[in-house]
Formats: sequence, C-alpha cells, structure tokens
Amino acid sequence: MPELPEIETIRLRLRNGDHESPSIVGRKILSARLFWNRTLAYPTPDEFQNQIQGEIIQDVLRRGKFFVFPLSTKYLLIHLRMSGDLIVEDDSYKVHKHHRLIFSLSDGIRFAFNNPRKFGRVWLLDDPKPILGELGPEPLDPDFTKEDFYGRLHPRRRQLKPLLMDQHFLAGLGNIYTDESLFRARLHPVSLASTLTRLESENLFEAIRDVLRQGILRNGASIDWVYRGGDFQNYFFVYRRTGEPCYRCGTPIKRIIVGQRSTHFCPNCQRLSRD
DNA sequence: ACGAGCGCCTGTCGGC
DNA sequence: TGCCGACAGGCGCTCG
Repeated sequence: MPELPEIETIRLRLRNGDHESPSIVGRKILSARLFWNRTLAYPTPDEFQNQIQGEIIQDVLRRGKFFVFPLSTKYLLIHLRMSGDLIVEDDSYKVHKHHRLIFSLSDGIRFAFNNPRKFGRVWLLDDPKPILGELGPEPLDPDFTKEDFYGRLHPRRRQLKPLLMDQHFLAGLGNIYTDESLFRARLHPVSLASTLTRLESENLFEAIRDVLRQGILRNGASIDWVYRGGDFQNYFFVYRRTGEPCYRCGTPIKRIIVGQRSTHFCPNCQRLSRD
C-alpha cells in the first residue's frame, strides 16, 4: 500500500495512537519474533533478536517511503514495498497469517509488520545514513523549492514518469501519485524532463505537492484487498480510470505501460512534447 | 545515462 | 466449480 501519503498516515497513527490502538512511542521492545527470514535486510536474525531487546522506541519518523524508528541506541528502518501494514494490537491475539515480524512491547501490546507479498524489508542499524542518504529530496520539505526542482529536473534526458518514481530523484512518489501529479500538471508521462519549460516544471512541482497533501488529508488511498481506511481513491482523476471520461474534457482515459508500470493519462489534456 | 526485462511473493478478478 | 492469465501502491539486478 505504500506511497508517501499512506506511509505518513500509518506513521501518525503509530506515533500518536488512535481510538483503537495506543502510541508505541516510549515503549520498550521486550522481544522480536521473525516469521520470514528474508524480511531482515540487516543484520542476521540472531544479531537482530539480541540487539533489539530492551530498546525503547523514541519516535516514529518518515523519510520517503521508509519508516524510521529511532531507538535508545540504534535505528530501526522499515519499508513496506508493495503490500503490508504496521499494526498495534493486543499480544494475545492469534497471529495473522501475513505477520512477518512481531515486536512484543510492554503492557501486553505488540507491534506487527504485516506483509502479504513478502517484499518488505527491515533494517536495524547504528547509522541510517547509508540507506536514507541515497534518497532524493522530500517533496513536502519547506526548504525544497521550485527552483531546486527545476535544477534537478532540467538536466535529465529521461521520461517524466520513471524519473518521478525514481527515489534517488525525489523521495515518496509511486505509481498512483505520479500519474495523478502528471494529470494535474497536464504533462504526458513519457515527455522528456529536459524539454519542460520553467513554467511547466513549476506546475509539476505544485501538482506533486498538492496531490501528496490531499492524499495525506484523506488518510491515503485504499484499494484492492489491502484496505487501510483512507479514501483518496475516491478522488483519483486518472489512476485505474481506463476508458472512463476525463473529468476535464471527457476524453476516455488511456492506459499504457511506461517503465514496466501501468500508466494512466488523458490523451487530450496531456500532450506529448518530446523535443 | 537510460530503458527493457526479470525476479521476488501472495492474492484478487474476469473469462472460459 | 476449477483453471489460467492478467494484474497489483516497489525496487534491485542484469544487460544492451
């Protein structure tokens, strides 16, 4: 389920708690149970079990699509990849079949990494920089400006869609929010980045920020069997609307494959400008 | 530098 | 009912 707005929604629930589950901040990790070894990117299962015990969760942060948990002496990083959720529940519950890693916390509560497709990864590190330092800027960072964006975009001879989804270029966009951003900016997904005018680049920058902010306000999107509780899926303009009329001009929304991914756009509103 | 192809996984959905 | 292919919010790896 994971793009920036969904990760942010889960982050806020973990940090602040809600009517169903308490915050995990300030709680001690008593033990960890691993159900799928390859969930751990680093270190080994034995080292992980030993090092995590007794650590206290200091905060719940986010960088791009990564969850960042500063602990007493280390950093826990979690990436959901294509599916999954982070769940706080009573430790006496029957273990769900897709739970891959469970942290038992104080007061009979547990913190579970649910990951049906097993693509998600967990790191326990002294220093998160080697992983997080590779990421591009945070799109919603107030210090990230439209001039910065143009400066990064303009030198690139690359199609817009795969460039925007490249986490080294910009951190947080995935398939949904990229398609929605390009529609709002009226840009064709395979236009080359280097061909954008300064104005087009600024429009794209603002579109990305608007879409991400709206996604967060709606608590993310919930589609398929991975239901999250957000409702941004009801406000998509193009994503998974193949054949349905464009809300702006009525032209049927088109679906093509770009960079191995489904791509949805309005062939009338989003014209190609290759060179 | 860039794009295409593929692997990694489990599940849903539609067609026959 | 079952089987089969297409598809799914990600990313890292090869290979041209």
